[in-house]
Amino acid sequence: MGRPIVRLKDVADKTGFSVNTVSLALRGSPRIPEDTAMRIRDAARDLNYMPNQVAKSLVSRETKTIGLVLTDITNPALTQAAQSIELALAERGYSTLFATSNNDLDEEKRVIAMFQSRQVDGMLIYPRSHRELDHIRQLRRANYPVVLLVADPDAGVDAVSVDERRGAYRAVRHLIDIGHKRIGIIDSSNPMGNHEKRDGYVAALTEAGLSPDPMLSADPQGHSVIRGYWAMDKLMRLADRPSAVFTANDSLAIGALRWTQKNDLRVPEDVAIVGFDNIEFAEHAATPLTSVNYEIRLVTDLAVARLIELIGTEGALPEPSVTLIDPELIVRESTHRRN
Amino acid sequence: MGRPIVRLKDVADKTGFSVNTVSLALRGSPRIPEDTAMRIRDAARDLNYMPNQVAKSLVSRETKTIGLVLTDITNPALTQAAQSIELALAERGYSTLFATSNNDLDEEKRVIAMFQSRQVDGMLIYPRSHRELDHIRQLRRANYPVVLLVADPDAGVDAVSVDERRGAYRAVRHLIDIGHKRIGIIDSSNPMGNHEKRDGYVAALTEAGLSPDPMLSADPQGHSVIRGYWAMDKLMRLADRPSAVFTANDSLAIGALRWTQKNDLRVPEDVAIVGFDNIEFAEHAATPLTSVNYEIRLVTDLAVARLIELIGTEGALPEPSVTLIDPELIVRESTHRRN
DNA sequence: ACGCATCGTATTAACGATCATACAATGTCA
DNA sequence: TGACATTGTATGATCGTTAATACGATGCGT
Repeated sequence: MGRPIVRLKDVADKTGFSVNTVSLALRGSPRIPEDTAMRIRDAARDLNYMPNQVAKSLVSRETKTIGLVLTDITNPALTQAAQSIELALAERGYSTLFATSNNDLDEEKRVIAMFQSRQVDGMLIYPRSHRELDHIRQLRRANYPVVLLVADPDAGVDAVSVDERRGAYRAVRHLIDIGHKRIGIIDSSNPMGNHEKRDGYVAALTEAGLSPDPMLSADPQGHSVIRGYWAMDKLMRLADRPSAVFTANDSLAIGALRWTQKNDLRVPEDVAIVGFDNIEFAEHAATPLTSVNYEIRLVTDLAVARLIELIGTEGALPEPSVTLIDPELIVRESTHRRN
Repeated sequence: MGRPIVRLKDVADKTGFSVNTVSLALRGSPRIPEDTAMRIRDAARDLNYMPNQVAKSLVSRETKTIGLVLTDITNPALTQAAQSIELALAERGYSTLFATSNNDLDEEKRVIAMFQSRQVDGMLIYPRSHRELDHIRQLRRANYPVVLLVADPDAGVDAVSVDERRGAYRAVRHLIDIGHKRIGIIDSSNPMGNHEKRDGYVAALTEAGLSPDPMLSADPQGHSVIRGYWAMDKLMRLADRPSAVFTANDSLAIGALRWTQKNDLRVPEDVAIVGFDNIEFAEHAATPLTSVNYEIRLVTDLAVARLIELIGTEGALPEPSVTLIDPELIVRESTHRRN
């Protein structure tokens, strides 16, 4: 609240030079002779001068800040992403403003507008929904650099993402390959939302001539361990219960695993479990979890690189490009061959 | 990069009023009659006008932005903190700039300077070291609002923190109470650093007439599961190994637990384990973990409240206040009474 | 019908920096 | 010695907004 600030003017007054000379000197202009520059630098250091980025941004019309919109940072996969995004941006001289949408579309819109108002040079967004992207497409149409971190190949917006559909396909295909026929899925089933994983699940089943059973689908309504526990409970109480379960992320899988422990079922003998994201806890779970793995650094580095590229383009933005990273399946003890 | 922006001037040109009238109208000044205001608002909406916060900040001398400095956001306890801090700040109209120091002091200094340069209204900091705080004290002396999130009671800077010393004391005291005498500790032993937990451990042992054995101390050099695993390995390979282990956080504890599984030891029969922070995975670990629990929301809410208070004070800042939140121990299966 | 509020809007000067340009004081060359 | 560069520094405009002040046009009371 209006704390005193050392400005160029103060350095100018102290040295007797003009504001402009001081500015040039501190930025190392060759037009300023070395001894003048030195006197100015000394004075600046004495006064503890720090350039005011706000003023700088006003004239340069760039803030060297990007906005990161997350749905929920406590999701371990997003935490990792946030960490490596911040790092990649910092390396390139950008700061990160972050905000969470809490999976609420209006909140997401509010946050985006707020970032615009703050003149961020670009945004990285985990949208709540992979489908309702009008507000983001509109941004892009206004020539605003945006890169999504979950992709719909024809979103009409730049995106870099792990190929969730393919990851889910690989996971379920693996379960089929080792002999499972009744395979459950724990994934949120937001109809407006994000059905890549579900699509991959259905594709693998269909390809194998199995038909997806709606009873084998549980919506955890969240991504935490406890949600996974209760979703597993729902599936396993069925008369004709699944012999394997695919979960949309590792926290859910750990919840499912926990359910088997409490109910004295063996994994993978009684039920196999596959997770997604391969977080550290997956490898070190009570039964090490088979999980869909991908290099999150790769995703974020590509996304940041693309964003910086967009920020650097003069005039109209190039056609949006969507990059999908192909994940791999890490097979651990929580699944293995049957019969 | 210099993308076209709608300014007050554009709205002014479109409506025929002056920039100032438009500014007043959009801010709902009573000096502007309703129908003028309406025409201006309509034009602003048509043009999709958004106030430029950068320009606003320059004149108001506040950015409504705070800087959050974390050591490492992948530490689950810090992730939670980041989430609830962002929320609390957003509720009060502040945005969050975040950066990680990666546990490097120079990096921490750089980040703080950068935030100052960006004119953040205040900072919330998890310092790398609870002792080397000169650069932060200096900030405060310059009347800059800062609140630390780990506390040394006489840090000379405002702070709100869980009482780590007391938490560790409670944990170790519990182990002693249930009959343990050889109690190991897995905690980083940075001599310049943060020995609150170690102090609590030593205090509990000493109080019980036990003397801390340096051999029973392992430095995990990090906070991840795998670090806990190897630290546990070191402790358990001792001829005279511990019957219980206190770990500085739950990830380490889960790593330790994992070690016992791989080596066919039972928890708590062969070795008891206590964690810290009570993250969700602790409750749902292979053996549910006893852990030191505290309301992270309480810590962050108090810290944010204090920071806002400091930002709001005119003139010199009040005396620094340090608030320690008293944690509780949640006892689960990973520890129980011996003999 | 005059003086004086009141009302609605405009003008000007900040905020702290950068950029383009101006302008002295030198130095260089024919 | 006069014309012309070169060098070092200063001046003024600008970025988009707000705040303080100015000012013309009404309305009102007497």
